[in-house]
Amino acid sequence: MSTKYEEILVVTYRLFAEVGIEKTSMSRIAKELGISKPAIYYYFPSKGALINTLFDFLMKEIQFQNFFNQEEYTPHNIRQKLIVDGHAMIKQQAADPHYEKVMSEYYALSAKETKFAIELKHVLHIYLEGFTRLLELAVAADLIDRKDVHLRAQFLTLIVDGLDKYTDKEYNVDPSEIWTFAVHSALKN
Amino acid sequence: MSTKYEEILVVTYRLFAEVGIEKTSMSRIAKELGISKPAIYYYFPSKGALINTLFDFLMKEIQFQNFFNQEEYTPHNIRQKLIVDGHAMIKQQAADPHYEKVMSEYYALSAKETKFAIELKHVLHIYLEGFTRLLELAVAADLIDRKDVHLRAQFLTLIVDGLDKYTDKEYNVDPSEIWTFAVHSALKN
DNA sequence: GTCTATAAAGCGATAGAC
DNA sequence: GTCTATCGCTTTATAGAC
Repeated sequence: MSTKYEEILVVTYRLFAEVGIEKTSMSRIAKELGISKPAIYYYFPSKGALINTLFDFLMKEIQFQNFFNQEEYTPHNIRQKLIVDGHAMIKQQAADPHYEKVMSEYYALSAKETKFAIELKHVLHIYLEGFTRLLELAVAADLIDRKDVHLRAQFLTLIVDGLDKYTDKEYNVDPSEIWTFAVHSALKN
Repeated sequence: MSTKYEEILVVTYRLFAEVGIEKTSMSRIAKELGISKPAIYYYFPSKGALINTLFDFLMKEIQFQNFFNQEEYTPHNIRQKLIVDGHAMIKQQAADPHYEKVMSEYYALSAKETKFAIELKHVLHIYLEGFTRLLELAVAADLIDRKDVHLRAQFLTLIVDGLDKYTDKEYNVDPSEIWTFAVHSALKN
């Protein structure tokens, strides 16, 4: 059973994907829920609060640590674990039909609202650091050179960042295959 | 000397990047140009027309053929030419300070306006076909297997698509280096 | 071609009753 | 907690004068 607070967030999330953040009006959210506009204001002080709450939720969802747990990585298993964890990430994001569009909305919003830009950049930076640390295990295993770590961490970050765009489309290539190829490329000397 | 028609488009393009498409009002455009709102309606029948005109312009700008000219490619020069053409593309897109943000705006808009979604997908599809044809030259040169062409064309398309995100930020890695690495990866057996 | 003035609609948000 | 009613503002777009 879900609370009204949660119901509002769920409907708003869907509308942000379908209609866009700016064009999603409080009236529209109320209408879809079968309640009145002031009822939403009882739970959220403003539309901005609704936008911020969903953004914070999303940022937690996409954190590096949710998909790649550094503690489980060893110089021995790094290749296979990178591949498997990436596949799990792709699968999870594909399971949410609104994910890509809502992210795209927030990305556009970040052009005008510094707060979002800073946070999105931060999340990307953590991916960069995370992949850097994982790739250093590959250095220890003599798979790659230390000097190549930085560039290849950037490379993997870019791929991860771009993969969701290819997730819900019928490009007759599984994004998982691209990820697998990218991991092999990143670990090739 | 530029016409008023062009002046309107230039200012609107900048505002789309700085303020966002939806939050850019006709009044704001008029104000920045030092003219009145109805004056804009003399040149463009609606705000939608303004949005469409700039979109069409942008789609022509980012076409595959503008950056990768298939006729100049041979099995011999493919590696070097892919790298050089990619660098030129990165340089050109970085030269336009509004490019990334406006593209991001249209990408968000494509979530609700099918017209844009279809066109963006089409442009991506042409990249896919283009890289496929170029990589077939690499097959002829025995650089890679035919069976790998499709996946690697997808791979290069994803990279190209994602690179502009890294263009205007201080990630202390040149996106050109990522592209170079990607090309070498795509041409490795 | 460009203006002032304004119509018509929708927005976020609030007051106050229940 | 949820409602009806409404305020104040901004939006796209147009009418009509110059």
